[in-house]
Amino acid sequence: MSVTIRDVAAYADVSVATVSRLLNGSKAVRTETAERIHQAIEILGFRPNIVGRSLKTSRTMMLGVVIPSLANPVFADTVSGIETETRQEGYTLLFGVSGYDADDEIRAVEALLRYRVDGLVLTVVNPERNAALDLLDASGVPYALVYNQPSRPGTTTVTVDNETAGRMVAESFASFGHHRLAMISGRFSASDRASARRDGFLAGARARGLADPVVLEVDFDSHDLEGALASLFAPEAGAPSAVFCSNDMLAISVIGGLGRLGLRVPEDVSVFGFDGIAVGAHMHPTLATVVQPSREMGREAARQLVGRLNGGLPAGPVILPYTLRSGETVGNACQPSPTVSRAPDHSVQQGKHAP
Amino acid sequence: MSVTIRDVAAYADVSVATVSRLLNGSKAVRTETAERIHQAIEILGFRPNIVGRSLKTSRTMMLGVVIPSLANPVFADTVSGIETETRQEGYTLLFGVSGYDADDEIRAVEALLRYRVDGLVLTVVNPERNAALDLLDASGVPYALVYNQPSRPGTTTVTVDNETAGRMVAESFASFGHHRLAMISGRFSASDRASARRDGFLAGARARGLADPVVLEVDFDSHDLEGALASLFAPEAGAPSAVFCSNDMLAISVIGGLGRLGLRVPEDVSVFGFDGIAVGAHMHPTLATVVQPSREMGREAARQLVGRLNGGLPAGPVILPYTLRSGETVGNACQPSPTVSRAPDHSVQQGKHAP
DNA sequence: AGGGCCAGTGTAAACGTTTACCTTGTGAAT
DNA sequence: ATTCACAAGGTAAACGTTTACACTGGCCCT
Repeated sequence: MSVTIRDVAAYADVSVATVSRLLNGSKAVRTETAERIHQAIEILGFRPNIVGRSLKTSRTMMLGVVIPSLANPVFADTVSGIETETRQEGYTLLFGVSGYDADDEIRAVEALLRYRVDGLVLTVVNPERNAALDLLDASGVPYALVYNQPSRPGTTTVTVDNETAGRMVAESFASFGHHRLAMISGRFSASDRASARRDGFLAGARARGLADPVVLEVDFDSHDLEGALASLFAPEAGAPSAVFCSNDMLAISVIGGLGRLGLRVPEDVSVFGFDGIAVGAHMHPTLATVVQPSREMGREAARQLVGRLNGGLPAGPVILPYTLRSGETVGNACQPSPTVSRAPDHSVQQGKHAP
Repeated sequence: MSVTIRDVAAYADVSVATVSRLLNGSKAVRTETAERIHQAIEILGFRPNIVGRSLKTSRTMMLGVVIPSLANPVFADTVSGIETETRQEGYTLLFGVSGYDADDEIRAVEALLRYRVDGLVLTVVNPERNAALDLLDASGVPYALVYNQPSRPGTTTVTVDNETAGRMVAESFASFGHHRLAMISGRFSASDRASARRDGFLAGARARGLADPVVLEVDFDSHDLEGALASLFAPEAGAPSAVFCSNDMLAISVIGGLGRLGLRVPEDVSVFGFDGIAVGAHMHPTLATVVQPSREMGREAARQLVGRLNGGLPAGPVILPYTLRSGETVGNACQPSPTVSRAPDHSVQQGKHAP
């Protein structure tokens, strides 16, 4: 149907091998011949068929990407980072969405493997005891994880120290005088990192001698949280004054829900998010959050993966630094004065690097 | 290297044709034989190679997606819509990013064509006189546009009536008593829809007898707009009291910039956005905006494309309804009273359908 | 003069599928 | 008993590349 390398060869009066060699620069071609071939390509409008090439070379120059959702900008940023990093290496991204679901994860990975992607970068619900990753390990196709907790030996994982970050959030709340903490999180079964953040948060609260925070699990895509919030804030006596949300999108929903419940942020309730999505800094009140370098995490994961594809050895976990960004959603506890309390300077606090 | 259909055939003691036929259900296979083949597949861990299949069938079951950027949630939503719609048809998405740049657009499209995608859905800078689309037309690969203005005859385009929407924004500003309007937009050369919105906005202002709004172009990825804003709001006499931003991300940046300039929204300046991204409704003040059904637009474009791939004829433009969402960023003009002015009910106003 | 080397090119066999075309066996219809 | 139709399966030729191997001249060495 369309014009093939054979047509080009015939038109330029050379063999297909010569055309192929010119195209790939795999062997020298006389400049005069090259000229003729280039003309033929131009005139005939030849477009190399990567499918044919892939079949022969068993390299597709496609990289698989599997993320839980595009609705969360944090993943969009990551994909964007992966894209810019791999594009210049000549790769194109093939896309899978898992919807925070282990079965869909398997389905997506299996599909990408059938397409014979050269490698993939993904975020899974939980890397330990994960069927999709077992599939990948068995296939021998290299991959890199982003955001997940390092738990598989020999697996490249790019992430931040979620647990310590969670602890810092508790510290921050405590330093603002909060005693009754709570955490609202997406399902732990669907997010190992949320679990780690909770562990750190609880440990941090305990270290400060505070009562164990109430922990509330919600669905990742839930937008109306008023029911859950109402129950959490019902017992006026024991209602928390500070809430840690496992990610920024959730925090934004929570702030909205609190507003509809008549609770003001930060006067009545302080809120901390996680991720550092761009809009958090632009909303009012600005969102206090743990900033992950999402785009850079994507880039780094891509870099690691490409490194392995070029024969490099699998690196261990890569822990990138996070940052605490102070915001107007966190205020002092127990001071129902109408004046907005000014937060002590707490910005740009460096996270830990890998040990 | 990996196990092929030939291995399966040998193990099950049948010909490769039979295995292939079973896999594709293209012809009947005795149940007993099918059983044996399935066992062989299971035991050997056979995973069909889509590359081989594609080469033979000249269908890759991949769809190309080209968008300007992932940083804008509106495109992330659209991709998400495309994904859910096409996934169930058995397609997987191959990804290209153009960065609002015509040359990169060509590069992305050319790359996807080499991969022999079965079709593509894209948003281009401007569909008229667009080299990337010329490439596509010449290739004969079907495609659908999203967000772009319908301008190419015979090209499926899914969009909203941007011009009328722009007019409605002007109307809305006028009804709040604003006389001096302005528009801040991404480069018109990089967005035909921004141009359409401006045209409508100007026409609307004129229809209300207002002075022509000042129009300010900025880069799409610009985050610090203070310079531009400072100049726009410098002449205290002629400073606008209402600003229409060509998209929500820009509106959010503008609100932030205004704040740093000491201008309050909506007390000093009213702001209208465009797109209806989710966070707009969650921020404070809530963002007044024109809501496009982004996800649905992606789905619809995908639906149209799949329809054509199944032999359907190219449909004309599909104009989906938009909605005006009122928000706290719009207030009454010229009333520097400290009390927040309550907006008249202006919500959920239906846009026009296709003629 | 003979050999060796190298640049430049051609030939043809893969890569993993699908599918047009054949072959066989079986049962029903004549 | 012959024919016919049909279900089930096999054979082998594509699809568009890459690349191992072979070949030809020309040049440089001795």
